[in-house]
Amino acid sequence: MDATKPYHHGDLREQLLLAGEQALAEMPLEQVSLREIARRAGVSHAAPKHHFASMGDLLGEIAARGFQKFVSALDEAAKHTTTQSPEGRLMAMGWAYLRFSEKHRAVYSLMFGKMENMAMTPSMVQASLAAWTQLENAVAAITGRNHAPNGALHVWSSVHGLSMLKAERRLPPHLMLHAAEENTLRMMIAGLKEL
Amino acid sequence: MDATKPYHHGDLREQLLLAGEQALAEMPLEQVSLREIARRAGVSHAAPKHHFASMGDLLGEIAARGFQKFVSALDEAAKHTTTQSPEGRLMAMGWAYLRFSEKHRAVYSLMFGKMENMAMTPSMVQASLAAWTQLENAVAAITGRNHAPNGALHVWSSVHGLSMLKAERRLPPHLMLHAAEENTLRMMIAGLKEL
DNA sequence: GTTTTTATGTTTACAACGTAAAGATGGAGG
DNA sequence: CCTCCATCTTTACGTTGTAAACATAAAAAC
Repeated sequence: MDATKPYHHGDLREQLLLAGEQALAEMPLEQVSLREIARRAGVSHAAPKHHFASMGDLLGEIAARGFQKFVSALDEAAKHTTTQSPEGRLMAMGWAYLRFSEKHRAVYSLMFGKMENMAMTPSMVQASLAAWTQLENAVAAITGRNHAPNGALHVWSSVHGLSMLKAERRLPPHLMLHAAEENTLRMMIAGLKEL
Repeated sequence: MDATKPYHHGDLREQLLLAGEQALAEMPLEQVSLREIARRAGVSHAAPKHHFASMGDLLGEIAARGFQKFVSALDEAAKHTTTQSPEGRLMAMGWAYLRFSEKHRAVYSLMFGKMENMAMTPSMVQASLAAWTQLENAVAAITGRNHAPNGALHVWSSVHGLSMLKAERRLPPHLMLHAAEENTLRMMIAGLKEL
């Protein structure tokens, strides 16, 4: 029997996280409120207090879970690609990165700090660090070194910047998006040779 | 005599913009409210309604002015650099970009969509397009073509991503920041040769 | 098996927010 | 002088996050 099993509701903590993720999938981040999440979970607006100290804590946990899915998605992409060159793997991860940021727009925004009052929970720190390590390893496989923090930063900056510009619709009109994305990923990998 | 001169206050519209910019310089974006700006301007919280239809309109105008200062800052940097090679000019602009995003953190966040309810005013569209054109020209000077939209996207993605990661403190610990920034800018420019 | 404690909910309350509408004010134009 | 209307203030409403007081039921103690 689970020692962490709650008393009344059954398992409200998990339900709140699911309701929050569902809300983030259905409405823009700015509309997602603590009360809205509680409403979706079918509890009073003050109920979450017993499971999350603040709204930032709840969102922080959702962001942490987002990072875990993020790492999984990139892992999957790296495994399932046909080209087995390190560059090909990074390219596949780059595309997976763009897909993830588009598919989970609101959660991605959360993960990268659009909501300032989001708590930097330990699970969040750990999950985001795992993502970083994953990326650094993929880069290190290209450069042939053990560590490649600067290369990883270069890669992350490029793909994150592209994701954000796209998500926030800050791209100029008349841009052939798919081709431009492909080019950006290619140039990003080419730049690694200058490391 | 100025036809747009207001009646009572003297020039409240401009004062509200200044108060807003001041607030954004002194407190995190999330704390800046319409009422806070009105307070700083010394008027009631409903006074802005006669000059800006909504808070998004006010912030949109501040963001537009931010883009203008942004373009000026990059222009200045490009002019005052000693190295007159196109690559050197872009490098100088890259550093100016990073400096601007750090110095005007909150306004920069506004410019790039951290506040969803910010209106996309005509002046905002025009100002951001000017910034894009400026960047594309700097890139075109390197590649030798007339237009370089894909190269400009590559550059913008890289520097914007780096700025955001830094601003949102999503960089891994133990990273030598200045050197890492230098490397990212260098790799970004190197990638342009692959265009 | 009864009582007490504690975890988990609800209700109520408060200060802040953006927005809207109604009332006050004072310069501009007839 | 008088009217009009742009501008500002006051008041009001519904929303938010948070906190405190209260209710309830499961667990723990005896």
